[in-house]
Amino acid sequence: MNGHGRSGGRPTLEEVAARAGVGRGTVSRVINGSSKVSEQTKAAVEAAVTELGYVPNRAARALAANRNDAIALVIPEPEARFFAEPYFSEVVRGVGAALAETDIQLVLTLAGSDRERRRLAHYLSGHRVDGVLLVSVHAGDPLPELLVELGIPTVISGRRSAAETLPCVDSDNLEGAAEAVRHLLDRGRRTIATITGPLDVYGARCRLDGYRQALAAAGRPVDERLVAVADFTEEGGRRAMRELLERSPALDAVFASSDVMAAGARLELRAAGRRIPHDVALVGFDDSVVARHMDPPLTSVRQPIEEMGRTMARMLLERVSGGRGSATGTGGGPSVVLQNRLVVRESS
Amino acid sequence: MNGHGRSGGRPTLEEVAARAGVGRGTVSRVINGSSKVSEQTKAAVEAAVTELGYVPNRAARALAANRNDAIALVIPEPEARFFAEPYFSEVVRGVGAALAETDIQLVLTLAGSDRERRRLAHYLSGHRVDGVLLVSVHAGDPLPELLVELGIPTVISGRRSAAETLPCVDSDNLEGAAEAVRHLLDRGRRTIATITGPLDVYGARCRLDGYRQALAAAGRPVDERLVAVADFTEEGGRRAMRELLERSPALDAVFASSDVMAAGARLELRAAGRRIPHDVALVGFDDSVVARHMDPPLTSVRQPIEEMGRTMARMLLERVSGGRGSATGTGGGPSVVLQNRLVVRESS
DNA sequence: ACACAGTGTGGGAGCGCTCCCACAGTAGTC
DNA sequence: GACTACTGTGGGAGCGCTCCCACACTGTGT
Repeated sequence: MNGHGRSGGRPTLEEVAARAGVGRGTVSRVINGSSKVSEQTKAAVEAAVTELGYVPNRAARALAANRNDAIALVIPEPEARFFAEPYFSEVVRGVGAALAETDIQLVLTLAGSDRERRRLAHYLSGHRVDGVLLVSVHAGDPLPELLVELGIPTVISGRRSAAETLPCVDSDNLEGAAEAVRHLLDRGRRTIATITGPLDVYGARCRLDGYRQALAAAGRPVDERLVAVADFTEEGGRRAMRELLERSPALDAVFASSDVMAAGARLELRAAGRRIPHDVALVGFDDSVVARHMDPPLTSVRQPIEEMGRTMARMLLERVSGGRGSATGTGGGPSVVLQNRLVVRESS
Repeated sequence: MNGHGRSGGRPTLEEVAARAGVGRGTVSRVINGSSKVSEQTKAAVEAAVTELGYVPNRAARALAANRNDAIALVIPEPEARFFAEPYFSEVVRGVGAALAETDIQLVLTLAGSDRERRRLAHYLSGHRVDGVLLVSVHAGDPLPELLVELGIPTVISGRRSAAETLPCVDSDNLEGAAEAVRHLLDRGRRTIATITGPLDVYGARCRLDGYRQALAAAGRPVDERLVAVADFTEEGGRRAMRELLERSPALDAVFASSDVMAAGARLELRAAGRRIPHDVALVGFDDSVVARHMDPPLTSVRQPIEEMGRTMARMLLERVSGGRGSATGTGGGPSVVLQNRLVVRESS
C-alpha cells in the first residue's frame, strides 16, 4: 500500500491527524468527545477516522492516561457454583447492560480456592482495573480491605454487616423473608421451619431475622429446632432438611433461603414421602430458573438481581470517573436497597 | 496528596533497577525470565522486586511489546443460552485451567445479538487480544474470516464444515451419535426418532449422520418422518417432540442431539402420557448437569468438553507465541478430534 | 489606539515498558 | 601481545497515546 515505515500496521493518532490536516491534540479531543473543537475540524477528523479505519490503541491510552477502561467483577466462589447458581448469571447480565453503552471492559474473576485468591490479590495490586465489583462477600474476607488499601474504587453487593463502610447494593432480605413466612402463615401453615444460608453472610442472617420477625409479629413462638443452617448448596439444603425432619417430624412448611437449597429440601421431602404442597409447603429465595422448573413449581422471593447488577455497575462507574476529579477514592458512599417480591407458585 | 512526580505511585522498573544497582534492561530480562543473566544479579533483582512489591505495568508492557497477554473466548450466543447450556461452563473451566499457569488474561465475550456482534468486530479490530477462541460457530458466520483478515490467531471448536481451514478442536460427533443409537437398538427399540440441532451447525449434522449410519448398519431403513430439526433449546426440543409424536405416534425411542433438547422432549412426552423409559426411551447428548438431575436420569453421550477447552487454549497459546517467531500467523493448522463416551442411565 | 479575556489549536513531554545496539569484561586462539 | 568470540550488562529510542502549556486569533471594553 504505502512504501516505508509502518505499512502493515494499524493507523495511529498521528496519521489520522496528518490526514485531517490537524494536530495530534485535536484528534485526541475529537476522539474523546471532549471540550471545544469547531464543528468543521471535528467533521474533518471524523472523516479521516472512518477512511483510515482508526481504532485507538488501548494500551497506549491506558499508559498515558493512567486508567484501564476495565472493571473487574469478582466472584469469590468456585467455578461450579458460579454456573450452578443462576444468581450470578443475572448479576453478570445487569452489569453487562450497564457497561454496554460505555467502552469499559468487564473482567470476570472467579476466585474459589485459596490459590486463586492469591492470584487475584496479585492481579488487583497490579492495578489492572479501574474499579471492582465484589459479589457475595463473606464476613472475614480480607479482599475488601485490600481494595481499600490499594485505593481501588469498589462496590459490593450484600453488605458484610449492618455497619458496612463500602458503597453497597442490597435487596431487602429481611422483608423478603418475612413476606415469605407471612404467606405461609396465611395459607394456614402452623409449623414453619427454615433452612438458612451460612450465617457469616449478612444477607443470610437477615433472612433468618425476617423469618423470626414474621413469626413473632404473628404471635408465634420461634422454635430453634425449626432452624437449620446450611450453605446455599443443594446438598446442604438436603442435609438440613433431613435434620429438620428428624427434629420436628410434624413440620408442615419450609422456608429455604435459596432456591437451590429448596431444591435439595424437595428431594429429601420426597424421599421421606411428604407431598408438596399437600403435606409440606415449600418456599425458596431468588426466584431463579430452578424455581420455575421445579416439580411442583416453587414459590420464591424474587430479588431484582439484574437491577442490582446494573445499579452496582453504575455506582462504580460514577466513583471511577468521579474519583479522577474529586478526591473521593474508595471512601464510604451511598448504599442502595432494592425491594423484593414474592412470586407464588404451586409449592405453597 | 502530593503535588507532582511519583511518590504515591507504584514502583517502576527503573526504581527496581536503581534499588538493585543494575540497569533497566537487566531487570526487564529477569522479570521476563529470559536470556543470560548471572545468578548473582538475578538474585539482587529479585530481592529488589519483593522489597518494593513491584508489579509490572501491563499497559506499558503491552504498548512496548505490541502484545496484550490476553485472549478472547468468543461465544456467539445470547447470555441466556450461555448460562443455560452447561456446555459453556465446562469450556470456560477447561480454558481457564490451561491459562492458569500463564499470565494471560481471559476475556469472555458473548455476542448474541447483531448489535453485539458489531461491537465485537470493532473490539477485535482494535487488536486488544492476542488470539481468539471461537466456540459454537454457525456455517455462515463472517467472524472467522474477519479474524483471518485481521491476522489474529484463532482456534475454533467444532469445525464449520468437513473442509475446515482454521485450527480446530472437535469431538467425534458422528461416532457418539451412532453409539447412542446402537445402544437403543441393543435395548430392543424398534422405532427410533431423533431431534437434531440446527443443520447449519456442522456438529449437529454429524450427529444426524451418526444416527443414520447406525440405523443403516443395523439394516434398518431411515424414515425421514422420524427426524425433527430443532435448535438446541428446550423449547425447540419440546416443539420437535410434539411434531414427532404427531407424525409417528408409534415411536419407542428418541435420540436428542443435546440434553437440553432432551429435557424439552421429556416434558412433551410426559404431557402425552408416555412413560420414560417404559414407553419411550430417551437419550441425550452432552452429559450435562441437566442429564444427571432429570427424572428419570438421562442416558447421554458424554463429550470431553473441559478437555476440549483445555486443548483449544493450548493450541492457541502455541500459535500466539509461535507466531511471534515464525510467520505462522493464522494459517491452517492441526485439528484435534476427541472421543465421546455413552453414559447409560435410567432413561433408556 | 491599547489591554484583556476568551476560544481553538499545535505540539512537547512523558507514561513504563521492551527491544536492541553498543560496550565492557573475560577467555580462548594464533 | 593482539586477535576474535563470546557472555553480561547499560541505556537510548521508541511504542501511541493524554495532558497541558503556549500560541495564534477573535472579540469586547476602555
